[in-house]
Amino acid sequence: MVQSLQKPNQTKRERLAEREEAIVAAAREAFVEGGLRGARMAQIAERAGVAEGTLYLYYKNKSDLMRAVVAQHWDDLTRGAHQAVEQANDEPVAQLEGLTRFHLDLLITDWPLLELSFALTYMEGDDPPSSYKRDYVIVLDGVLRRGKDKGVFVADADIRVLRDMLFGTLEYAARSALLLDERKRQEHCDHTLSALMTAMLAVLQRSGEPAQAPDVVDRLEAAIDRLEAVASSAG
Amino acid sequence: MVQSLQKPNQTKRERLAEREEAIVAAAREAFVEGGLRGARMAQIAERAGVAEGTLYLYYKNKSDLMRAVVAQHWDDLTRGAHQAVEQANDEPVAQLEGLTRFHLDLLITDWPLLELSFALTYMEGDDPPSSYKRDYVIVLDGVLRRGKDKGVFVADADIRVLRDMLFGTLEYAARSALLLDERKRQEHCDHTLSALMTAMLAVLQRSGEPAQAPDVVDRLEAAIDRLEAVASSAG
DNA sequence: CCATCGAATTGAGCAACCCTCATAATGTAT
DNA sequence: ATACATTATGAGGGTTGCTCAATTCGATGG
Repeated sequence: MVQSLQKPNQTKRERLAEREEAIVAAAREAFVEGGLRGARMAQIAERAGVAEGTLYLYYKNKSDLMRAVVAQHWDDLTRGAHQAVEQANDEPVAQLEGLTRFHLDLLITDWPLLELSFALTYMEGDDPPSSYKRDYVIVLDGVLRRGKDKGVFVADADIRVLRDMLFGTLEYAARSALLLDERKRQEHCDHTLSALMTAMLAVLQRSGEPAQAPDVVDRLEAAIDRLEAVASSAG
Repeated sequence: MVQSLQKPNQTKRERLAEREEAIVAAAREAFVEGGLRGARMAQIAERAGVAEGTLYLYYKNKSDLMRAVVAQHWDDLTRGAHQAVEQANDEPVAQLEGLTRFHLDLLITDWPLLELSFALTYMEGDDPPSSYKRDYVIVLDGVLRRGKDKGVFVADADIRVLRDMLFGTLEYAARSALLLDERKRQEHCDHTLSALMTAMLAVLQRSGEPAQAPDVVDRLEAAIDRLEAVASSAG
């Protein structure tokens, strides 16, 4: 017996979307509780109020269903990341710090879900900058590009390297943090953020030379260029 | 029928050790080919020349067997890491660079096996600085500690943070590198190593000062913002 | 050399689980 | 009301990790 009669004033498309959302929600719960292996398709079906076979009309297998859960979550997060960047108005260093802080907080609060994403990477061989995560990562690219355009960051800094540094460091840092008790965790996060900013700025602001005095002159000149541009457009 | 008759001149203990090694070797092959999920216990048993039930006399389940494979590999690597450090005689910065280069090379050449280690972390919830990896990670701790003792590194640098930075960055960098073709890969590794050294030294050699002191550029930019506001309101 | 006994090994079978597919229910158009 | 296409069902197939009663091995002592 097919379960639910169609509610009134509901198009066919809406009903299917609603059912799909129920499936994804049930899957999210189950995967968070038990991981890719621990979750049971039968349980997901039951929680979604659907027969087991129905799951396979929407997703071709278990991994694919988990991919959907993870993709949806990255979409939500991407919006948050954009917001964190926009909050720091047009100041690249502040934007970078905002994004970094946002990402670390995220890793810690949403760890169980993000762990699923990492599991997909290692179990199913999904590329990590793949589909779901890609839009999220692009937020960083934008911050760095704008920083370069403004002359605050050196032009020859390798974006890919910075990306690995930021996301790699923070993923490990989050795992370390989660092993600590509540009190020490905050301290560890603060240390991580401050060290990571120091580290990234060292690369972003004088990548050419080895440990020397910060190249104030170049940055000053860049600022002057902008000043002159404003002045001439005002004249 | 129990398979192999005991070879001459072989004690019971030796025979068991040999059999265990055969099992681990077979398991390593199978896991590298198919991952935790793709590998089949039946296939491992066959390759090891042993009945399926015998596997469970040595390891209590599939995950446990994979743990043994991974642990053995980390042991080998730890020796290599020590060697890489000792090669740079007593110069902390050079030691750090040696270890960093060694680890990145390792990640790239041994990726399939190390991927198994990461999979265990995400599928079985093993702590990443757990058992097998711990001895390896300690090599870095030694380098940093000696650097501090010699006064080359500032004393208040947080070792945990540096650890996350080094291993996190390199893991992500290795994955990025593996997506590139042979030619670009070398370039990417060079960039990564140089950037990471710059970054870590920035933290290790002057962590005392506030991360980014309000300097001339910041004040200039603040002035520019005010100017821009004036200019736009005048236009 | 034989008998004995604990340790080691075997592999058929069990239980769990993902996924398929023949069948049924439902919504829609004529 | 009838016919058709779409969507849903859930019992069953096939695979796999793991168990355990039965069997074999090998050291020891008489």
